[in-house]
Amino acid sequence: MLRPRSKHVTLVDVARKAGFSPSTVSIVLNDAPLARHVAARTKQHIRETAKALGYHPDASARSLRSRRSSTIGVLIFDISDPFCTLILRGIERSLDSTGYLPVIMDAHNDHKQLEGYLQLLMERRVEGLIVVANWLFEEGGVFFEILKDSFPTIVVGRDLGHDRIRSVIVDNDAGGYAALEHLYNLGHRKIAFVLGPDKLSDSNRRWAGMRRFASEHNLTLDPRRVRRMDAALDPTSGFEAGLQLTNDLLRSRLKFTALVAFDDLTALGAVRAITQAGLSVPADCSVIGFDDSPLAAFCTPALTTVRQPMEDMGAVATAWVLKAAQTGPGENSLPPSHMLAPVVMVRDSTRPPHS
Amino acid sequence: MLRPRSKHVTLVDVARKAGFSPSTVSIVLNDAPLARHVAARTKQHIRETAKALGYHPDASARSLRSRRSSTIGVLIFDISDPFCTLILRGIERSLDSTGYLPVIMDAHNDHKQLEGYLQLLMERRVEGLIVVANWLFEEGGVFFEILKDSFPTIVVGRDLGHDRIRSVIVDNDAGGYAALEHLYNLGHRKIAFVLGPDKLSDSNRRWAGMRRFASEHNLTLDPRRVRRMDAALDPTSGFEAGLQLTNDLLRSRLKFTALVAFDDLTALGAVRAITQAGLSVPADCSVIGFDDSPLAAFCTPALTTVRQPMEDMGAVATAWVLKAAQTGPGENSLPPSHMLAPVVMVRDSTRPPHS
DNA sequence: TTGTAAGCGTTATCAT
DNA sequence: ATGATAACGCTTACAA
Repeated sequence: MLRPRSKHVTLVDVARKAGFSPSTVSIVLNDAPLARHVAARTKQHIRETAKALGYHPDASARSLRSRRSSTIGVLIFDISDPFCTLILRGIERSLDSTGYLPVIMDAHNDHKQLEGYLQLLMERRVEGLIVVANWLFEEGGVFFEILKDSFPTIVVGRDLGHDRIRSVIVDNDAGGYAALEHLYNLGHRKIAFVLGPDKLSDSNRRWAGMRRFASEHNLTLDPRRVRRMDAALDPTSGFEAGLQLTNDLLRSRLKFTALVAFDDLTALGAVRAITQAGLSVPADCSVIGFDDSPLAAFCTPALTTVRQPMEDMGAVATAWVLKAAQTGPGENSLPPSHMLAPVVMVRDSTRPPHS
Repeated sequence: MLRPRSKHVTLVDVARKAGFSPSTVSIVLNDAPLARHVAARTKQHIRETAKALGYHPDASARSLRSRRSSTIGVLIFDISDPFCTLILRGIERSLDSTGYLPVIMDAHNDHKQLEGYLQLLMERRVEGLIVVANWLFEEGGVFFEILKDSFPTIVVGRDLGHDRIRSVIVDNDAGGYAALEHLYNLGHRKIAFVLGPDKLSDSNRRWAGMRRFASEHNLTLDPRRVRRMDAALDPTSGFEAGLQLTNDLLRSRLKFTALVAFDDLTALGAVRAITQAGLSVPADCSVIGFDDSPLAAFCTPALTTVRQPMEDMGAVATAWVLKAAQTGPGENSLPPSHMLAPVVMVRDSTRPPHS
């Protein structure tokens, strides 16, 4: 019943076997500053016996005594969402060489349990917090509690439109601009839009970027060709919405030669609708998505999309948190959101309209 | 520089404030057996002051003293692989109510660093280990070391074809059988195959299942319509392989009305090849995949595929590890692999051949 | 019904 | 160049 930790070799065991004191062993095994004054032979010997005995330091004990957990909490909103997952990979990669370990907590898109997860992270004494949010994440008040302790926290992936929370996001405005520019340059003029939910600032910024492009190029964006999806809590609702709203657009009998979707899943819904209507992508209608999720490259036709540099976003967030964790709480000078540039990935779902 | 843990409220703080001893506080806050003999008022009072002070127990200290980390190590081979990710979700869900926390370690498809990650997990004193392997995972010798300590370990996702390692997998043979059966029942007789790498026992078992079906139904499997992909280390190589090998098949001018792919990514490669050849799926050629990865449902045409119950697999693995962790090391009676039944998800990429 | 004290495996501050 | 010793925050016999 009692699964004794005593199965494990401890530092004291090593010390006894090697014939030195625990302190010396600790110092040697950690390459602590004081290790410079330890005889080379001793070091050698200690290292060998440690390995021979199969010694592995106990993380809890170490963390307890040293008052540093060497961990960064990562609160992720849906581990089965490739968007979150790619950011996560960026985080892991940047953490890899630092000696810090990510402690990953998956909220399963459940906003209610948020506080609970946050608590678990705090109990683990993580030294910083990265929140990886997808578009389903609605802002909660919980983070303010943390912020008031000036705990190093950063949100990555979602534009919360909140100036007290540091975040790393893609430049949504530029992305919207670029998407429309791509279609415009191909020669499209009658363009339909399936936008994200009303309150979603990501969606609004993208739309703003598109309107900016339009007004700069005297392109009229006919409101009758614009659809907006409802706020949703289901991860796959984007597909359904894309499908339905595109059907709606199609039924309206208003001609369009291209469609801009809120994101890739929405775009795939649109492709489905167009195809089911007996039309073809891109021959009859071009479609462009947003994100460059892994889906985009592998479907046929491969989806043209505006890429969010998710790994980079993860890396930037990590760099900031690490710095903040090491600098101390004083230094939290609340800079504005960090925005990374999107890139249009031109693939097979867009082409010039046939005359 | 020294980010003192002393920011945190400790149990002693609570005890002082409440006017009780640390032990009483501990007992109350943990609802330990002895708490039954503590005056209700006292409990109430202690709980309140704890909350008022914002007390959160230190996980390290607790784990150190109690000799139980209440964590299960999860070694995952590629966090950006939806296959791994869905299994992971199953694990998380089953762990959720148990008080155990998963400690997730991503190996990034890098077999060399495996040992290092394993060590980190051990240093954290995880009480059990779940290895989530995708098909890129090649068996290493490392696990035997762990096994000889009879540490509760289980592999989920990949059939390692090794009888000393417990594993939870889909019934690949049954899956292969079902895939072919589906096509056969639709009326297909000239069927092409893009199999997985030679050494991969997952692939071999599926193929065995297909041959079993064929021989039971007097269906000849023409070897000229069979292609086999090379072993690969790149996560997306399945797509490329599917694309190339299907092109090859197409060039051979041997007629086939349906194609069985090793997995979904391979299938999508096949769809791409067929489409690029000016043919259409499923009108000219049906395609069936394996896995039911998230891609399958959202591409157009939606992919018919043999579903692996990945969440269930995660759940089964978790249940076993938990039991083993609590039972103690004696009980590891090396049962055979646990196999879950696959399900054919019929969607739009398969239909009867046109006469 | 509650308090005392020991110790989990480390690291850090002194001594020597 | 190395060793004693005291914490870190918590749980748990055992005492009272």
